[in-house]
Amino acid sequence: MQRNTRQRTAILETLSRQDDFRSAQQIHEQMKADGETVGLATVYRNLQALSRSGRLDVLVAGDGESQYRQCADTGHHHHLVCRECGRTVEFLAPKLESAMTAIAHEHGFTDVDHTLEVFGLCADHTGQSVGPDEDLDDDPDDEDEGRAR
Amino acid sequence: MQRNTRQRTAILETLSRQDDFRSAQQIHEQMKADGETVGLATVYRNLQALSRSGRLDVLVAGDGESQYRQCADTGHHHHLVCRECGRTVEFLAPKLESAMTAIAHEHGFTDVDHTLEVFGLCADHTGQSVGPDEDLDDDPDDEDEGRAR
DNA sequence: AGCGACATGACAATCATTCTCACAACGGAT
DNA sequence: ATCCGTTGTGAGAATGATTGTCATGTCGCT
Repeated sequence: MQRNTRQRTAILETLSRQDDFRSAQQIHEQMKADGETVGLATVYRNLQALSRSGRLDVLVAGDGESQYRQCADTGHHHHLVCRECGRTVEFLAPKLESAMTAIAHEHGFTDVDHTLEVFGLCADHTGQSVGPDEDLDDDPDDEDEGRAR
Repeated sequence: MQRNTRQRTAILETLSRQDDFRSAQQIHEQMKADGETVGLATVYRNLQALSRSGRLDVLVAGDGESQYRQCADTGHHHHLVCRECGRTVEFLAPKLESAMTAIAHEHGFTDVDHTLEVFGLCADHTGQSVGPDEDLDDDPDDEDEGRAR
């Protein structure tokens, strides 16, 4: 059974004050800066346990570093993350879900699961981007359930 | 400036004989087993260079290990990977692409990019056999349970 | 053949994450 | 409130993939 320890409480508290995806190391540093005395291994252990129980979302960054975030939606959802500031927006896309599942079934795959994360530059960081600003917006088959934080 | 070296040739040759995603370490071992003498660092450097130039696809496994594969489609596409045997099917989903881009734009995000990979059990590992190759079965039931990780 | 830039290899260095294990603290029972 | 078995913690070592270093090799060109 899961016990309630000072450390676990502190970790959850720290996470609840975070809005972006943060690595275990960053969370640990943040806590240390806040005066909390928690071992790094403990942070790792708890983040893992929390994500396993679905209370936390994990994102594997390109360099292999895992990042954690406490999401508003505890169910299945995806993220739109700003490459610059890490600002995150959760969204649901039921049509995408079923479309992917359908494709998988067409190929004989079962017990389907998937990873889908979208990266981009949020409004605050759409400065002078590179190149002639690609705009690949075509078929706005709008029906998203975007839910801003 | 890209020179043709024995090592690079051997790496490409090894990759062309591979159909599944393999880690740099696995590829290195495979080559050693085949009698090739190539340094591990060289394998890493070349795999990176090749993926950067788009000749190779990279998949970041859940544990952070990068896996490489030479894909038939050199353009943008996604993968359907068997969790058991690694069997991989490439697929395109233009509708998903535009839908995701649309969602991102609705939230003010630009320069959008995304990662989308589907995992499941291929016909050979689901316990029951499915049609030969094509099987347009549409079972609306989906027991997918988000397995955060 | 000669040359200079790029590539390679062996190994050290990084870095995130996990393991180890002695010790501390939770919490249900007493 | 106290006991006590179980679970959690902390410090540091260990692991393992990936990257950096740098002396040496060799490719492509003249």
